[in-house]
Amino acid sequence: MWQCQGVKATAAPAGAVRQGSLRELNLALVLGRIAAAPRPPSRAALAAETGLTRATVSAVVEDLVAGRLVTEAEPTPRAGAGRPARGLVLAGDGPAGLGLEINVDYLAACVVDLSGEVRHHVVHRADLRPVSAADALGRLARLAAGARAAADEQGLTLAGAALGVPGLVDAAGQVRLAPNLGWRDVPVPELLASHPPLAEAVDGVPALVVENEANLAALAELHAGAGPDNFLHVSGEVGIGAGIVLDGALYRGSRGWSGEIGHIPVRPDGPPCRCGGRGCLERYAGQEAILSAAGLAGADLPADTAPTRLAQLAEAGEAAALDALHEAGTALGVTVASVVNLLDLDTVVLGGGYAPLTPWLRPPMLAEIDRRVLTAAWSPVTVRPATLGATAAAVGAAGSVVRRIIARPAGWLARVGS
Amino acid sequence: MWQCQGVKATAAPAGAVRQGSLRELNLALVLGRIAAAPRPPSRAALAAETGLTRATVSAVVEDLVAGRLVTEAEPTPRAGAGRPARGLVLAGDGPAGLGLEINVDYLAACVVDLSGEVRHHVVHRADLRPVSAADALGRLARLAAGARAAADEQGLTLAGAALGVPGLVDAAGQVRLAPNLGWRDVPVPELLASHPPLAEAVDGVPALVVENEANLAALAELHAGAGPDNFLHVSGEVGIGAGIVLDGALYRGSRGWSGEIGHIPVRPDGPPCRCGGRGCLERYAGQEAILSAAGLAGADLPADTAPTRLAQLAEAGEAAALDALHEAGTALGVTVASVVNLLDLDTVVLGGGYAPLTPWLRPPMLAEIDRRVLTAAWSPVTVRPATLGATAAAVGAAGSVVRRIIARPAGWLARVGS
DNA sequence: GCCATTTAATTCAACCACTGAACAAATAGC
DNA sequence: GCTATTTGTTCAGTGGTTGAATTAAATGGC
Repeated sequence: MWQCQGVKATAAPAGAVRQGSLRELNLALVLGRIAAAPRPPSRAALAAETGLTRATVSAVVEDLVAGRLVTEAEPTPRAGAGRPARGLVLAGDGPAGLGLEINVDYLAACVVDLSGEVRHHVVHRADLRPVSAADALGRLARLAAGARAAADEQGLTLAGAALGVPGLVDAAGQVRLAPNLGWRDVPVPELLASHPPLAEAVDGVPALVVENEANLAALAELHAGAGPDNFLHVSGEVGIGAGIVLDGALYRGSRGWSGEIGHIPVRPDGPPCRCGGRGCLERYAGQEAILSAAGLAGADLPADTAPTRLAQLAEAGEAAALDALHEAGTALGVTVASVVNLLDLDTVVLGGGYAPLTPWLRPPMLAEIDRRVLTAAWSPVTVRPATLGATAAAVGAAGSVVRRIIARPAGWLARVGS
Repeated sequence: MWQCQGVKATAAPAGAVRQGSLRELNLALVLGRIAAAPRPPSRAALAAETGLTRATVSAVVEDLVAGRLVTEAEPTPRAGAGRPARGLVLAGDGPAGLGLEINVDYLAACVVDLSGEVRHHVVHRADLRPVSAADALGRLARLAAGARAAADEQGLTLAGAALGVPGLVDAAGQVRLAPNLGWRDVPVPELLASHPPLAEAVDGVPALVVENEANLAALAELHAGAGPDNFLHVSGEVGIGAGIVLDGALYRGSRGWSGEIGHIPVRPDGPPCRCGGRGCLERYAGQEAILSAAGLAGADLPADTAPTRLAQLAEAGEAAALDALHEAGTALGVTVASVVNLLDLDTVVLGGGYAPLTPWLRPPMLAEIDRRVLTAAWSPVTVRPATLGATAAAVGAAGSVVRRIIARPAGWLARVGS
């Protein structure tokens, strides 16, 4: 059965620490170091780094290799004397994550292996607003089946799946509200139950995790770059969403509904928003708002090409486009300044449709931030574009699956039976 | 030497997990359960609750008793048959925390024992704005010495100290900016070094932790009530600060400068603020703003009595006061709505000077929140007054010391030498 | 008043995982 | 070929948990 649960991987043992936990923790520790190392580390290097003895590291690595999480690289020739080290790398043929995404104008599926490499990636463009939720999910299931076949072909075992949707998801995986898709109370796990590309829930973790796409995009950014531990990832799609990464972990809020930055009031008495509030950020920096300010209101561009079109116009020095972007950047800056004052972040990442517009959005944003952030004098805030492309959420979704394995390898090892 | 470091107690083992870590983790687990239990639990109950065997729990408890962290309560007579359980309680004569606070118009010191009981509390009222930082800290040191004597007298051992200040504190414990005190770059640890009421840093944790007082007040609220895991604690003092508790832990930000809610813009083009921005919350809901709107601008009330005076006027139906509070509540509501949209919180606690004004601030706040928070329809946001009094920060400071011991008892046990 | 019943806590052999030291393996330099 | 050097494994030793048996201390039925 498909169920849902949060993405955040809690590495810390919550309950009793039995003897086996010791090995579980050290498996996670060693595997985490292997994953984080810039080049394949040797057992000896891992021992020195972690403080464990070489004997223990050897035993732990043996388990990891037996469970197909780690493989030995070719002996790297050493500089100087001594037996050559055998480098350890994440297995390219072990478990993999299936990442799915539903958005207003596309579906995406991808497979990411343990090392974070994208091994399969399909995007299916289609306007999903007129399509029923069941129909959309049916198409998604076909994409998922294709991804599963691709994974099989490459010797990968899918260990789980995560799905990103542009809306609010509750603890059961139900989409409570996805305004831009026109969804309300859509029981996604139930609707997908007839096309299950994966086995049942394993070990407390459901086979499918449904999550807000902004959160997953932020996760993708966290995993991709050797970036900072605390940042805000702002995705400009049709709506505006944000993923919040605090202390190196995605912050989801009590119910997973964090990051609804699009409805933060910029001007409390501003124009009414369809959310019921007034002067929300979306009214100033949402895609519709920017396009109509740039005089492209009726152009009826496909949503995915609108940002590139705007960038072209701005590049050409088109005054209306430049003004529109300046306005949007200012509104974003006011909002982001609030967030930075509140959370003491050092970095803001512009993702989704904002990424290609960064050169024009950044200056007005920084101006507002510098003026309004109390601590900006001591440490400047960086505003930079996302490193991943438009379907970052799908990659983040797949990444969340493999990251959970890296954070808690014992679960996987128990599953393969070792 | 007095040094500084963050307050957040990370219970999770970051590095290698050796054999001793096993015991360390179970010490923390068992002690944590004893601390959280509503009534003294027996060893058997702890075993059932934690999943450890009774043998292990007995061994762990023996260590805790030997280290004077836990004592046995009188055997509670059981209902029904069976040997009566021996209840375990946190020791009332073990380690304790020293909490200090410097604010605009008072100094405070308190001692809190392991169970969170306040065993000593002194408040010294004095306007500290005209006083030099060195002088103020000298007076504080005298209060601290008194607190230490009181602790000794009650058989308590001070295990550490924390100091709350109304400003930005850097990683070294230096106060970078405390606008309402008129402090800038004050090296607090250095200035207090000549009056050390405590031994040196133990075990990586400095003898004195300097922290923003809004953060400490939020911690006090977290420890006091069986409250929610995610909340915002807004302190209305001369400035407006906020402490953010996420997933049951204080969130401090990359540099400990989170919660600067007072300078979140309410109206981006509003009146200029001394921070350099415009239309900051402090201009609408800060103490000065409320007082002048209520027609009490020149009244020159002592800062601590201003809220009670306002409450009296509001109680009496004074129109100017009611209007002023309505305005302030609306501005607070707009800001808090932003925060809730961003962080998905379920509770907002009004502390400091706001606490007695809650009856008048809450209705306009809730009106704005309901209108602007996207998810308010599914789960209402609670706004309630803080349970602690005006000097919550001092209690929170002391509490942070004992909480760290509860989170990592092994450190204390090593210190007392078992 | 005595004994069966019930629950609490301790004792003890077994076991698991880590430690530390000794040892085997594999290379560079002389 | 020999030594120095570093990697990785083997193995006895140890700390800490487990699980079962045992002791402890109460209640309730007869």
